[in-house]
Amino acid sequence: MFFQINPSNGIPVYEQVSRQIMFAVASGSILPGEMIPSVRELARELAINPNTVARAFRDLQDQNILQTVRGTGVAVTHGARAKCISARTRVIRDRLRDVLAEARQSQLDEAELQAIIDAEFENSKKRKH
Amino acid sequence: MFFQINPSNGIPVYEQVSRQIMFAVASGSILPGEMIPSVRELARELAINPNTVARAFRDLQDQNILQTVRGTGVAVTHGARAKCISARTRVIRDRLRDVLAEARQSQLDEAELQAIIDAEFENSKKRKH
DNA sequence: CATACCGTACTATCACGGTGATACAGATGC
DNA sequence: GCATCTGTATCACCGTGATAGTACGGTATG
Repeated sequence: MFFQINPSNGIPVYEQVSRQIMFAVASGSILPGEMIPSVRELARELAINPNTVARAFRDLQDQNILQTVRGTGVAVTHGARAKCISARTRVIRDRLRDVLAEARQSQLDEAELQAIIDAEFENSKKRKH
Repeated sequence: MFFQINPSNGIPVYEQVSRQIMFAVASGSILPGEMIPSVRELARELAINPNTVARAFRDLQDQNILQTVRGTGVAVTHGARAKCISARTRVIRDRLRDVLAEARQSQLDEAELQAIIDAEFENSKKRKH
C-alpha cells in the first residue's frame, strides 16, 4: 500500500486508515473483488498496531465496503466503488466547510481569505505528484 | 462573549477557546488593555468546565497575549493585536492546507475539487452574519 | 495431518482531553 | 475586617484512542 499515517493529526489513526482505503477504492487504485493486505501486514507497513488496522477494517466491513473471509483475507465488495466515491466527496466537502466556517467566524477579511484559498490551491497543485 | 464551542469537533475545547479569543483580538472585537470575562464566568457562558477555560487562558498567557492579575482578572496585552492577526492567518492557512493535501492524496479530480471549493466558498459567504 | 497465515476477540496498560470538586493566595468593595 | 470576587493549583475520575500481548477458529498449502 502506498499511503501514510499522521499520528498527531487530530484525526484518529483508525479513521485515517479507513479513509485512505476508501480513497484508493474511489480512485480505482484498488478494484472491487481485489484482496487488500492483511491486518498484520498493513500494520507492519504503516508502523501502527494491528488492532488499529483491524478496527478500520471492521468499520469498512460495517459499511459493506470490505468483505472479510475468515482465514483467507479481506476483499473489496463489488458495490464499494460508488459508495467510496460519494463518501470521498462528502469527507472533503465537510472538512472544507469546517475550515471556511472557522474563517468566517474569525472575521478574517473576505478578500484576504480568497487570496489564501487561491494561493494554497495553486500550491497544492504544484505539490501534486 | 459571543462565540460558541463545538465539543465533538476533534479540536480540543481549550484550543477552541484560545483560538476564538485570538480571533476576537485580531478582529478588534476585544481591544488591547481591555478586560475579558473571568474564568468562571466564561465557563458558565460556554457551559464548559472552569479548568478548561483556565487552561486556554494559561496558553494565551504563555504567548504573551493575555496578562493576568491574581484577584483582578485577565487583560489583553498591548502587543497582542499583531500576534493574533498573524496567528489567525496561520491557523486558517494551515487547516486549509491540510484539507487540500488530503484532497490531493485522495486522487479527487482537479476540476471537481475546484468546483467544491467554489461552491463552499459561495455558501460560506451566504451564511456570513 | 502440520504448518503458516488469515480475521477476530479479548485483557491490560498508557496518554490525553475533559469534568468535578476543593483549596489557596491576592485584590476589591462594603 | 469580612465577604466576595479574581486566578491558580491539585486531586480523583471517566471516556477514548492507541498500544501490547495473547488466544482462538477458519483456511490454504505442504
